[in-house]
Amino acid sequence: MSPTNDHQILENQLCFPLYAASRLVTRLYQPLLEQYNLTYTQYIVLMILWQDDGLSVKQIGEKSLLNSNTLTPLLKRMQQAQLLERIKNKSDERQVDIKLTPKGWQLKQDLACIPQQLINQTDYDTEKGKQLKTLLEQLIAQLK
Amino acid sequence: MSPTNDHQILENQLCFPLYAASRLVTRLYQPLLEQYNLTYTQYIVLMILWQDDGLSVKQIGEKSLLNSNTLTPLLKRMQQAQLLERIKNKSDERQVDIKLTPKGWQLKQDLACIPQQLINQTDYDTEKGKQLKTLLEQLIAQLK
DNA sequence: GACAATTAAATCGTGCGCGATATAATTTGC
DNA sequence: GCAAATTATATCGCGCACGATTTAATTGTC
Repeated sequence: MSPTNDHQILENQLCFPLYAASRLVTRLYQPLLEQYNLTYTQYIVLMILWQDDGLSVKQIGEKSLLNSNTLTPLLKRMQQAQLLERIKNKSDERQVDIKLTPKGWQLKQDLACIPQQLINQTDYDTEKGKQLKTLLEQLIAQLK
Repeated sequence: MSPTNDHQILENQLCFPLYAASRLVTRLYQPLLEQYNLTYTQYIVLMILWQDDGLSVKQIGEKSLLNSNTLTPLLKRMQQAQLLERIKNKSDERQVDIKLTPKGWQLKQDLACIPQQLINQTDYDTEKGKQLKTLLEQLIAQLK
C-alpha cells in the first residue's frame, strides 16, 4: 500500500467521466440505430457524408478523427450494406472517394428524428449541453 | 438530398465531441501505460482496486460501468500478467473476488506520476477541467 | 426440502479502435 | 528521367465494448 496521490483517485480524474459518458451516450443511440443495422461509428460517418458527399477516406478520417485501419473495414461493411460506394479517384489513384447511394441518403430522412428523440428521452438540460459541448470542443482542439 | 435538420449536423451534436474527446484522451494515456503493458481500461480497473481491493467482478462493474462480458477476459489477462488474483468467494461461490498482487500494488507507485504528467503535457486549464468534470458527472448520473 | 426465480460470472459473436506495417501511387530532388 | 521520399489506403493483430445467451450457485415460496 503506497501513499495515495490525489490524482490517482478515480473520482478526481477527468478521463474516467469522459470515457464513461461517451460509452453511456453510445449505448443510448445503439437501440435506435440497430433498427437500421447501423453502429454508432457508422452513424458518425453517415453524418459526415450527408454534409459533404464524395469525401476521400483521408478527409473522412480528418473529420471523424479515425484512421484507415478503422475506416477501411467500416466503409467496406457500409458498402456491403449498399449505403455507399468506394470509387478510386481518377486523378489520384491512391485515393478512394466515398459516395452515398440512394439508400445512404434515405437514411438521412429515416434517422432525422433520432437526435430530438434522445433529447426528449433524457431531458438533459439544454444549457448544460451547450456548455459541455463548448468545453469538449476546446479540449479536442488542444489535443488534436 | 433531404431537408437538413439542424440536429443532424455533426457540429451540433453533443455525442460526437464526447466520443472524440474520450478517444483522444485515451490515446494520450496509451504510450505512458504501454511501458507497463497496460491498456487504458486496465488502468481504470487498477485505480478502482487501489482504492478498494478485494471487490467482486460485479462491484468493479458497478464502478467502471462495465459488464462481465468485458471484465472477465480483461481480468483474466491481468491475472496472467500477475497483477491480481481471482478468488472464488467462500460464502457465495457465484462470486469472484479480485485481489491485487504485490505487483499490482507496485504499479500504484510506478504510475503515480502519470496524472500530473498529462496535466503538464497538455497544459489544459484546471478551472475548465473542473467544470467539464462536473458537467460530465451530471450527465452520467442522468444516464446511468 | 423441492423447485422456480434470481443472481454472478462466463462465453460467444461482431464491430470497433489503433499501433505497426505493407502496398501502391505520386511527388521531389538531383 | 529516375531513385528516394512522401502520401493514401489497406492489412494484421490484439484488446476492448456489448447484446445475447449459458452455466452454476443462491434465494424465495410453498
